[in-house]
Amino acid sequence: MSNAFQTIVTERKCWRVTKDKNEVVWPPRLEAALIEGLEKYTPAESKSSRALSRFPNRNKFIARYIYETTGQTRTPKQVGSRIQQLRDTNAGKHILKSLSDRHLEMMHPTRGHDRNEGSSRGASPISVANSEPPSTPKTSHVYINILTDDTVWFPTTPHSVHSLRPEFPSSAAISSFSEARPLRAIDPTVAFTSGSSSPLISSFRVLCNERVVHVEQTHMQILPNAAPVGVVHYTHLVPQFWSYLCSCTDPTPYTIVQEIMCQTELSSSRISSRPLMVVYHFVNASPSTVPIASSSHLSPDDRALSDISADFDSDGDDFAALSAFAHSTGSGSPGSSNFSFSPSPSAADFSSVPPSPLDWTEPADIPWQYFPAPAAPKIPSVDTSYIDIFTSLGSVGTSPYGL
DNA sequence: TGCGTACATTCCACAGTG
DNA sequence: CACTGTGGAATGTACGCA
Repeated sequence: MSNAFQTIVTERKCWRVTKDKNEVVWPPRLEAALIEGLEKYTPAESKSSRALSRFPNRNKFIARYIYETTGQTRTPKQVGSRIQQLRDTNAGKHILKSLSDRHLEMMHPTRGHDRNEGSSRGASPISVANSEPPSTPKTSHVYINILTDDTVWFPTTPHSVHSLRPEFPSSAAISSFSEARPLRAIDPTVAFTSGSSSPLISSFRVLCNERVVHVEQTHMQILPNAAPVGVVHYTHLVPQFWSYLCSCTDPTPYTIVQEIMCQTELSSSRISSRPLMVVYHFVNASPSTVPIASSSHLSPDDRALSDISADFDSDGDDFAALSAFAHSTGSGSPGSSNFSFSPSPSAADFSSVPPSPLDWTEPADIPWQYFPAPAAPKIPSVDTSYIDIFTSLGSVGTSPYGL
């Protein structure tokens, strides 16, 4: 999903609920379906010049699309009303402008754009709306080993379960590993270093079986006095959703997608740099699924992963490349002493009143337990029982952590 | 009580059709 | 040309908050 969608959702100040059913009218899931519908909608050809500014049957199409993808019924009139609201936001304007441009393109296919109509999300009008040329995020994958059965985990265990994932394509930059532990015992703080102190925005999507179930955005904080490692930007992984993940008996179907970009670009709605994308996967490393005999015992120095590159040019700033590694803070990592979890104050900026619709719309088969972001950690012990995943955004080959 | 926000409803202009 | 269906702008309403 696009940054525009995330912006739309995170900028919402409240969530209305229907009177009869007491459910949120436009939860992120439906919002996502609406925007997807907008993406997929292709206007019928028309000879009318007026039709260039109108989208025949669009709302109807979207209403049907929402029903087909979510099972929820929204009338075309509701869709139109919601789109009217979206037009009042910058992100919504970009979405609708891109749709309008595409419409124009169809009627006058002389502009020479190379459109891959309907081929993939990456080619969607949304993803190219703010970027010229389209900036495909460089994607890194981080695999987090977790134990789904608490009883087999002891906080003091020195063992690491090393599960490199060789199967994914080399272009998708990273494998990762961590000591396996219950999710609740993991500090979800992620940190990145760069040579610039430009404010960064971190946009999160949580996917479950390829469906977006949660989105949120955080302002990345800067760790003071981080020299000589550069400027350390850090944030909490999905602060509004982490507690829920921790309460899941099996979080492995969930994937967290983090996109990082400069705040200045986001606010100007013009993305000139290549955003950085990190995908966090949860891997069940319970003894039943990963034999303990296959575990590796690694020294901290062994844990550096191969570099991955992700251009992050920002007006000449020295965001250049990304290298990443994961480490156990019990092993004397560079940031461990300063990096015990401290909830990002920005999380509160995005809490909605009434609370997030995710409170309301979780599938009934998953017991939803919502905790406000600052109350998230249920970390038994800081020194040995959590993982920090440091990802360096430093210059190429100059990672402060010696990668 | 006034204001801001999200959402619903109303009204109007237009395209398509018979 | 009347009718119908539609999108979109304008307006109304409910709600929370200061």
